[in-house]
Amino acid sequence: MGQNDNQNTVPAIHRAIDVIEFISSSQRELSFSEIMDNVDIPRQSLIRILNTLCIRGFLDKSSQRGLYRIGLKFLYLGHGLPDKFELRTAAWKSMKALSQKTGKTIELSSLDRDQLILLEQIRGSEEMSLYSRVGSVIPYLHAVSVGKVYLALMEPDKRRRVLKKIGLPAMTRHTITDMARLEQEIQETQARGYGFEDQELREGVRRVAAPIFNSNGKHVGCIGLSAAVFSFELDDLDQYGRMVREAAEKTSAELGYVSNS
Amino acid sequence: MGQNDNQNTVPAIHRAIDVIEFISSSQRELSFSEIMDNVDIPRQSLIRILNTLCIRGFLDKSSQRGLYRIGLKFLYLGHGLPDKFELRTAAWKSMKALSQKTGKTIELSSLDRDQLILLEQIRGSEEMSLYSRVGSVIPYLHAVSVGKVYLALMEPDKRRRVLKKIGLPAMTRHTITDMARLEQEIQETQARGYGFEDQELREGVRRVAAPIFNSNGKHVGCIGLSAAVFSFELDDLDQYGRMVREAAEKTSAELGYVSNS
DNA sequence: TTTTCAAATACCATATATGGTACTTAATGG
DNA sequence: CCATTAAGTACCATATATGGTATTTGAAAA
Repeated sequence: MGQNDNQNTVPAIHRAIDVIEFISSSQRELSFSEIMDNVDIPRQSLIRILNTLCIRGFLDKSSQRGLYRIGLKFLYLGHGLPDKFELRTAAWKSMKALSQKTGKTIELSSLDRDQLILLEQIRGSEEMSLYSRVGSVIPYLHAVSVGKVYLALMEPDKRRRVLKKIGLPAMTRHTITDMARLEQEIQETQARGYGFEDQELREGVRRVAAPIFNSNGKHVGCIGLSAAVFSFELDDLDQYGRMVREAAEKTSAELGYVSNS
Repeated sequence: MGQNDNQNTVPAIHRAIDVIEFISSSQRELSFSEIMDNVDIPRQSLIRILNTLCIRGFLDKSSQRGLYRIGLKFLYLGHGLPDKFELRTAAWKSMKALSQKTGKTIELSSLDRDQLILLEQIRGSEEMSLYSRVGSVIPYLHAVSVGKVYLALMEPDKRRRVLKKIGLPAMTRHTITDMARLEQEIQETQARGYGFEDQELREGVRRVAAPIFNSNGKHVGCIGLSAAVFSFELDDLDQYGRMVREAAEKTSAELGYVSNS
């Protein structure tokens, strides 16, 4: 909190965003003093900030003298994402088809600011708690099928930069934490044309993902399929891999991509 | 734009939100001067605001000297919605079941700041263009099944206030624009226990919706079903109405509601 | 009822963010 | 190539948002 480094910014906006992000991170409603204790803003100013954000719908207050929470405006504003939306439209048909064919959870993800972000999702039959939410982000490229695809298609120096920034932290006991092992995995991903993840992010979940390219040949996203281990045997890997690759290729075609291999 | 009425607010934040909302409303990427021409903010200050918002991920810039668009952060922040999320969790199973039984589009909506907001959606087989996006808001309570349910369960004076604010504008040639007719419709809704809308918001689309109550007996949302006219005949109305009512009742039970009728 | 505490308001001198002007950079087109 | 335009930077006097202190309100407990 507090990147007041740059001169060409507005302190008041930084503070407002600090407040928003703190409330969001807490995942529940917060009292005024809880917020006060966790952001470095004087009482009077904080009151003004909270007021402003409430008036504009960026925060909600449960009652007159109540608790603060993130406003529904954020759901609403989460739309005006023009180019990512194009991707969503293009991918929709293939995702739906894949969902009907497999009954599994199908996801559309993209890379933004070196993090994976979930853009769209068609849920399978797993229980609610297993799902990520649309819009959620994951910085651990090394632990996710989608991330491996991104790593596999990245410029080597960008790959090094990204991997250096987050390292290879273990999310489960299956996470790849050895760089040589990861290099090998990346090569396999390149060879197969799809990425695979075996309980490396979450215990009990397997995932495959394949890349989508736009008309300029740029890698703009991935279509992924995920399922619990008991409904996604290792024997199914090739089959599901082929399927997500097909779905992703169809989406690429939709975007005007022509393979030049 | 520009509710600088209240004293206890931060002007800089108001401006930042003006910028965000303008960019969002345009539904595409905007150049600096396009933004300049449409918000009442001096050049220098606007630059600072855009900078700050970009640094914090609330806006994205396509390149160094590029176009501005809404940042993906909004997708991400659209989650920290604690209590609405509880509703989503509670409704999930019933919605899924309803979706499988009918193949239609199932939606979870709520009322926020006198507008209907779409919280969750399980899509049917209609084409992409027909769908609303999660988070989208509709102020026209009189033209939507969900809105009619809300009107039917509202305190009469709140109902009057809300209806007075927006009036009864016609969205299609089927929209109810006569108050007496609407009163009657509201009574029917109360009697049936579900709301119905026949192409009143969008030509060619029919919808039904039933209310969800929480443990305090408060009306907190609706489960709705929508479909194109050719797959939702008027003869099906009773059947679908019963189905959404069942789904909504199950969800209410999930939330700890006990009917005291 | 009164007490207590959190939350919000009021006031105002001062620190500070603002927004003119002028300048630099980068991309476009002739 | 130079000319033109849009985007961004630098500077600094001044208007203005800020954040102390003191006060008021409201809700819940005693």
